[in-house]
Amino acid sequence: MSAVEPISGKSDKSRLSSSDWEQAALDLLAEQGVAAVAVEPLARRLGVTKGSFYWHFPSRDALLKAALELWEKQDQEAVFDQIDAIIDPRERLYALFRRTSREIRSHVIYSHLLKAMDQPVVQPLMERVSTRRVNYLLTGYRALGMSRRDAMNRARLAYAAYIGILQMMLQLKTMRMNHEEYEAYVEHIAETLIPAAV
Amino acid sequence: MSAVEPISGKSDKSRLSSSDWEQAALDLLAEQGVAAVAVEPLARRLGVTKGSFYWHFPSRDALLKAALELWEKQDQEAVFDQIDAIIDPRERLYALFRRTSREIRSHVIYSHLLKAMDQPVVQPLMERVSTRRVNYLLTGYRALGMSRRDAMNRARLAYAAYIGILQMMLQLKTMRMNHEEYEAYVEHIAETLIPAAV
DNA sequence: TTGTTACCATACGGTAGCGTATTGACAACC
DNA sequence: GGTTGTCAATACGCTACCGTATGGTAACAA
Repeated sequence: MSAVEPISGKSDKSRLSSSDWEQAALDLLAEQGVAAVAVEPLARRLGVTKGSFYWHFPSRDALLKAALELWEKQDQEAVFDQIDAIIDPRERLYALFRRTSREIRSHVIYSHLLKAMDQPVVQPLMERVSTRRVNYLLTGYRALGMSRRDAMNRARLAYAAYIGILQMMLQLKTMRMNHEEYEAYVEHIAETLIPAAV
Repeated sequence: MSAVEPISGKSDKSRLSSSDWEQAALDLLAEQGVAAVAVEPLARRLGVTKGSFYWHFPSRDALLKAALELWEKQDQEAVFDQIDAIIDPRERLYALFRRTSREIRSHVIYSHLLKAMDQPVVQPLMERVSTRRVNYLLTGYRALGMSRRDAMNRARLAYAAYIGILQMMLQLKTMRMNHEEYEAYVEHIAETLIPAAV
């Protein structure tokens, strides 16, 4: 398996739309990172040549940008929109921690993007998404009655832990654990990072 | 400044040793990541051509490997060897947390290597270094009287936080803070991740 | 002084991308 | 049924790297 070629998955309709390219770009991004989102390999995977690509997009960067905007939207919906429903802040933080263990794909992409922050297309997006998330945590901690300063520091710490856990789980295979071990780990994290109820 | 060229720093002796190449490789690695450690750019920076390089090393990978081994040694000495002196485990953990804020270069390199775990030269090294460090934390927490399981989870969490903080500080410039703010942050982290004395 | 060794330059061939230009094919529409 | 618009193939030139082959030169030794 040459890691990129056919993937003769779903719809092999004979003509492609820009949306097809964006989807394929996200797939490849999730699988192999930003560098792998290249025109010619993508075309090969989709069974066409790059002559097709440059009809839909003016450049590789344009595709990347479009794909990333798609991801940002999907990610927002998948994770945060649902949790906003939970009112109790302690419950909401806890749900946030647990949900992060699922919805893998979106986090895998986030992790890959973290490695490509040198690229101008990626950097502003990641700044945006990350500060949004930290602020989300911040308001959560504030709602628990923490001081402005403590809440900020705890939010930073929790988000740093999120990033680190991503890397450890996805990159360091020495660190991987089985399901129940992981459940206990998440539990430990919640206990450590969410202040106890009064 | 073309980001790579001269750097006509220190010793511009007219002949180079393999050690000079390794040093230059580490410099470039710290500045621009693993991908930047390429033969021709390095040669340009050193004011020679790659004809020279391939006399000292058989391949680019061989250079990278040598440079990384050098880093591993330096890193070990710079951070851990000194902290081993501290006996009280609580003090030692605290010192570890604080010291990580300094010794920047070594951590910058670690952060860049984290992004290159797909490369066969990098991966085993990072597995080795990372598990070594987590185990170091583990014994620290055990010495504080935590259960095997709790200590393991706390060590994982602390190391995840380390990784995440690295990324946030080095990549997300929105997250950067001034010195006193950072000091307070580290203090908060220590309070949160090191169990209080009985 | 004459080799030898250690280091370096030059020139070459190869790969993997990006992006452009031109032409082709098929479908939709009038 | 011809025209137009949409998607695609081919061929090209360009850049930046890797690695090889071969010859040159300065320093040091015999």
